[in-house]
Amino acid sequence: MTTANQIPSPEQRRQLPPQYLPGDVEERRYQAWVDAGYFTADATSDAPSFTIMIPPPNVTGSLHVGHALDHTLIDSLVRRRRMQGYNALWLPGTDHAGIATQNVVERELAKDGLSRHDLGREAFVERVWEWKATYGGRILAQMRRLGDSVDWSRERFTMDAGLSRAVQTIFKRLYDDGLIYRADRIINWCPRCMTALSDIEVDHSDDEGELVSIRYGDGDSAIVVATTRVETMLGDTAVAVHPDDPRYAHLVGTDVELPLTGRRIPIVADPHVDPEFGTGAVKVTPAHDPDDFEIGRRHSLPSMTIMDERGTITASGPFEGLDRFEARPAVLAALRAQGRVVAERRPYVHAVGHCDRCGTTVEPRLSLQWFVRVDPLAKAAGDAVRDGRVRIYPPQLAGRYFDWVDDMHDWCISRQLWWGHRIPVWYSADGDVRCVGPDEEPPGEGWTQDPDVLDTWFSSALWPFSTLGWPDQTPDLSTFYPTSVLVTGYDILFFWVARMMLFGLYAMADAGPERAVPFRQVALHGLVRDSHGKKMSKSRGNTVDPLDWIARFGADATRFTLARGASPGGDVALSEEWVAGSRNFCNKLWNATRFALMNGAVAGRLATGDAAERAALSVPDRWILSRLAAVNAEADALFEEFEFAKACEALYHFAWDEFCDWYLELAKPALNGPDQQAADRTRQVLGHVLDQLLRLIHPVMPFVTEELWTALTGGESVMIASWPVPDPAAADGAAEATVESLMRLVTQVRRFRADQGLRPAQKVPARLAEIAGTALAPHEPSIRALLRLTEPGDGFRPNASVQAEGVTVEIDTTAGVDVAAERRRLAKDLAAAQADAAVSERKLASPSFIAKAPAAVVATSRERLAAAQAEIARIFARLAELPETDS
RNA sequence: GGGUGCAUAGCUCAGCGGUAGAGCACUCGCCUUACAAGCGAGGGGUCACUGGUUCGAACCCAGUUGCGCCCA
Repeated sequence: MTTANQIPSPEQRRQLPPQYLPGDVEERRYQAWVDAGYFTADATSDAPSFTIMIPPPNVTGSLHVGHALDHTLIDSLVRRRRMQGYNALWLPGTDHAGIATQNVVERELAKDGLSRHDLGREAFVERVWEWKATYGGRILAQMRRLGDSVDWSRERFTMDAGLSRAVQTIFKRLYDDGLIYRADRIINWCPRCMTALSDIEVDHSDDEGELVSIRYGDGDSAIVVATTRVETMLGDTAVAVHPDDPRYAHLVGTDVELPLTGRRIPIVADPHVDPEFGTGAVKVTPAHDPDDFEIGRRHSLPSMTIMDERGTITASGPFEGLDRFEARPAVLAALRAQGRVVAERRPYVHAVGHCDRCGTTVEPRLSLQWFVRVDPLAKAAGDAVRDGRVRIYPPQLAGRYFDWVDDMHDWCISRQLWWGHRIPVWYSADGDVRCVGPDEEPPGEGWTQDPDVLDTWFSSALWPFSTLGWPDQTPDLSTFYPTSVLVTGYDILFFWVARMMLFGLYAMADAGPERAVPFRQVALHGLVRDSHGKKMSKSRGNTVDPLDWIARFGADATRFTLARGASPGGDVALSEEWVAGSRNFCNKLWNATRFALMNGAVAGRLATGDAAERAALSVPDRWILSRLAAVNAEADALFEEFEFAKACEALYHFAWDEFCDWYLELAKPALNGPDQQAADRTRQVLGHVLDQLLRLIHPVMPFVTEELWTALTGGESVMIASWPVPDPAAADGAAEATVESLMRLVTQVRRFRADQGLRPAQKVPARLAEIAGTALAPHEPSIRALLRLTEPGDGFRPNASVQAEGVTVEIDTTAGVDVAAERRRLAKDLAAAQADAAVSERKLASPSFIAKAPAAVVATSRERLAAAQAEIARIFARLAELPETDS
């Protein structure tokens, strides 16, 4: 059995099969990298560190295509930095995902007819840990298949002892600083999950409902209110109107009977009432609406809770025990029976909040919860981006960040769950409250701990430093914090990115403003979509399973497809056809390397710094080295800006269109030519360029490049090879111009051949007239090889010719010439040249263009006109030479 | 309702003041000794609409229409 690090013999290296089969290499290579310790960062290293924290996936999760995108981008960044010599750390781990995980385990219990209450809190939590031990590693195993170069020795989980200690530490600090408080507030309540939610865990959608106008009171004192939630009238404690509204001025200060209840409620004047909405009078239900709660506070109104935590009506009377959605029509019917319904609009579209975990309609609910006072923290989080200590890519998304951070509401952090970090606050029987720090003993007899747990995002917000050992001053913390880049989707900018900023700046403040930030750069990517730009969803049936693609096309092809579509902040469209294209690209690299090995390419032998040796190289060799340097620099700049799509495009184009399509073809005559020294030099260039190219592609496509690079170079691993540095001395404009000219000539003759129906393999005698004076003269053998043109023999009788690049290629097609095809070809060229000339003529005919346009632009137009006119004259001459056609 | 972004080839996108580009798809011809997961050639776009600025607009400005996203 071969291991990845065993250096293959030259014989083995020459025996690559003709197709790349990813299944044969991926598992083996990954394990070899892990065994070699390449992924493990070193806290004692002197090298500059480069740190990325994984956005911790839910421990219940499996690798979906969104993870695959995120991980591909991160892994590309980390692998490149590692090759550049950084002490690179990509730290993996998972998130305990309070509600999601509790739901999963509760569903499992439900199969046995049990609820978590049957087990009790302690046993239930134990059960969740068991579940985690059995299934929680699934997504981590899947990350291996994608090739994630994460440091497994540093894997973390938000419920680990160390991370839990970090949670307790920061809670205590915030509490002692007065930044955490407990209060009765209207919060978003999910009656299915039976817990409070923060504002951003609520998704708003425009739903169809009803708007009902109800008359409260009778006669002169009657007042009509409109509502979409009829059932909440049972909890009304006032009616509010605008203070300047003349329609109701006489009623302010009076009271009115609330239908169905017999209670009398006051009519109050409040400036927040919109006189334009409905009748201008609104019912006030302080316990069930956030705006009403504020009105209630301003007017010292009582709050009447009329529903329990399941959304069941508790107000005494005929509706008691009804679900809120059953109560709505029941209350409406009762009002209608009393003749109190003045108007009904149905459907009435209005914004309704839904739990982002389960979709249940959220119920605003008055309850006692814990909050983070965000004002001072949010100010600091905004400033860190404003003053450039943290940079957001793309910069446009910083605006969205500011909008949120600068107008952030206090964060409700308590959750009525059992799975999570329990709030470290204890209450005594006589009402004393004590917050317990991480190294303190909980108070004993007579004290009870708060039953709630913290929002999962509370612990996720600590992830950049809790994973490194904080609150202890560990070597990891001093080496790897602040982290370098955070890569994640723009959809969790508020959930996670902003909260890491809040807590990072607060917890790490002692490090000073520069070093307190949780990350220096935030690279945001978009969502994955299908080939028509539609969101992927199970109901649409257009989802992609990355593991399926990895199995069928390979991890590299999957990764390349994702990276190739990723621009900063942009969504990524995917289709099976595109991943097949990426798979083909892997195969292209594979076969280019096979060719190189079969032709004795040698890597690492080219003396790139030696001017004399460089001068001895052929023009194609100098051209490809010049292009390599340019593409290397381009890819570097693009990677630095997180322009993955453009970096991939540049490398793909270089590898396929320049290296494979042209350089390899131009190298063939040299490799097989009589000049052994020239052939050896080309073998060195071929090996060198391929060596560098495989390094450049490795971050995005780690497996195939590893397989090929080790075969080509005999080196240990491309993972630990140095990242290529563009060679400025390689730039060679003359070589580039000559090869470009050669390409144009060859393309023109190929076009002629195609038009004439000459098969690609058919050798044709030809003479390259007038080549002597051109830069292409030394390359006649290459041109002949590329075009399969043989030397003119004794019976050479040219019957056609192609003119391009100052060369006339006279061809003996022997079989005769399809004159009509030739006329069509020339006519097309003529039309193009005439159109070109017309544009330039029109411009140059305008006196204002001559007067006002920059001289260089005018000169360019003149040159183009002259060139077009020469081309037109040439084509007319050629047409005149052609024999007449019958048709 | 408040923001904000986008409309370019059949599809997904790049280009962002000086004569329209890529990948995939499509058409034609080829098993040319690295690769048919390939090679060669080719077709295809009044750059959403209407005005304006400019010598010149896909690109800048205003408006219109149609999509999308975020927030409430």
